[in-house]
This record gives sequence, structure tokens and C-alpha cells, in this order.
Amino acid sequence: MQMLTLNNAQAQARYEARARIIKALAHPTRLFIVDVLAQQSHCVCELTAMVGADTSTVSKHLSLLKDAGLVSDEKRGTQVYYHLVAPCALRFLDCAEAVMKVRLEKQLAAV
Amino acid sequence: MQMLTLNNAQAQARYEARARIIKALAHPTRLFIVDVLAQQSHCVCELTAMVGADTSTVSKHLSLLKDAGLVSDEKRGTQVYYHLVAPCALRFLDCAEAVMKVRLEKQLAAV
DNA sequence: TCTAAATTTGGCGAATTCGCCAAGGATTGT
DNA sequence: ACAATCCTTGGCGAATTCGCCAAATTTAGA
Repeated sequence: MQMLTLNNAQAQARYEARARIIKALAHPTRLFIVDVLAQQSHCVCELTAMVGADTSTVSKHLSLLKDAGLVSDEKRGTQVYYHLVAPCALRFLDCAEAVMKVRLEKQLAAV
Repeated sequence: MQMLTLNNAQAQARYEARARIIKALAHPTRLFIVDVLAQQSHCVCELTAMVGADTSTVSKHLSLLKDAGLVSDEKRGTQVYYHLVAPCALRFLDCAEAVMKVRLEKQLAAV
């Protein structure tokens, strides 16, 4: 029975790899994009309009999500459509929501 | 039927709040800590030994997780025990694992 | 071919994150 | 009271992240 530690390189690499994926979701804009893509695929221009930021900014967010393996891209003419390939990412939103709710309840109970 | 956008302050605040919680998990050490606490509560000194970093570093990671509402702390004498209060955070690990597996399969299929 | 639209990439400064060290409580036992 | 242990906080430099602008690329259409 080996104690769980972060001392060996293998365990550390495992957690780093997982953290890299979660980090891809740890941004409000990228979270929003994932939420939108869960309902329907969209091109960069559409997402740019929804987000309300520079095209390059949105494109970089999408590249980041793609590198993490959370979305995929498909070229259609001059446009690039992005699809959500990791639906489990949606549960991040639910979990965050649940944590916020618990925090609020505890805050109210303290009054 | 209102189109989903990030243009209004309310929606933006919502996604920012959720991202703040996810960001708390977006670090290998904090991910490891959550994983460990899922099985059993531990004091800072124990976690420090498992992580293999400075006590202050681990303490700050724990403070961050606590501020996010993911763990709670309980003082017992000179020690402070931390408990996992958001078990749904564990699913982040599963999701990351699944994404990594899909990525690997796709990588193998490309050979 | 020339133009226009869509997207990506490079790069810059600003802001944030990270890990360690040092210092400052808090609590237990002597 | 004093010493020892446990933990937290402040602060520093290094590294990373972020959003915009500018430039390059690709593709469709006139």
C-alpha cells in the first residue's frame, strides 16, 4: 500500500496533464464558448459576435480549447466551425453552480 | 427568444464567478489535494508531506480552495484539518481523464 | 486577377499566478 | 513564562496569462 504523494515524476505528470485541461476551462469567455457550443456548433465570427471581443482574442481562446482536446474545428469555405467534443465539460458549469449555491446558503444562514 | 451573449454585465458576472471556482481546480497541486481529501480529511502538515512543497505554498493552495468554497477547514489544537465539501470536483478529474484518453486514441489512429 | 471577408499568428504591455523565504500569530506542553 | 509546533500572511522575482493591434494566410466571388 503506497501512500499517495506528488513526489514522483509520474504522479506529478498525471496531475499536470489533467490540470492543463481544466485550465482550459478556467476562463469566463472559454466557459461561455463551451456552453454555447453545447447547444450548437458555431463559426468564429458568430462566437466573436456573441462574446463581444476582438476576433483574434476569440480565435486564441478556441485554439486553446482545441489544444486541450475539448473542441474540434472544421473548415467550411472561409469560415471555421467549432464543435464541442467533450460534453463532460458541461458538468463543470453545474458543479460551479452547486458550489456557488452552497456558499450563498451558508452566507444567508450566517445572518 | 434572446440570443445568448456575453455583452451584458449579468451574464458576464455569472461566467466570471463560475470561472473563479474552476480556476481554483486548475492547478496540479490543488487537483492532487482535492483527490486526496476525497478519501480522507487531512491537516496541512500531512498534505505538505504528501505534496512535497513548502508549508506556506500548501497553505496558500488550501486557502484558495477554501475561498472558492471547495473545501472547509477545522481547527484541532495547533493543527488545521481540511475537508472536501464539493465532491463534484472529483468529476473534473474523470472528465480530464476522458479527454486525455480520446486524445490518445485519436493520436494512435493517425499513425 | 483583384478584392473582400474570415481566421490565425506574432508581439506588446498589463495583470495575474507561482513558490519560496521571512515574519507573525495561535496553541500545546514544560 | 518559555519553547516548540503548526499554520497563515506579506512580499519578492520569475513565469504565465490576457486582450488588443498589426500583419500574414486562406478562400470565395466579382
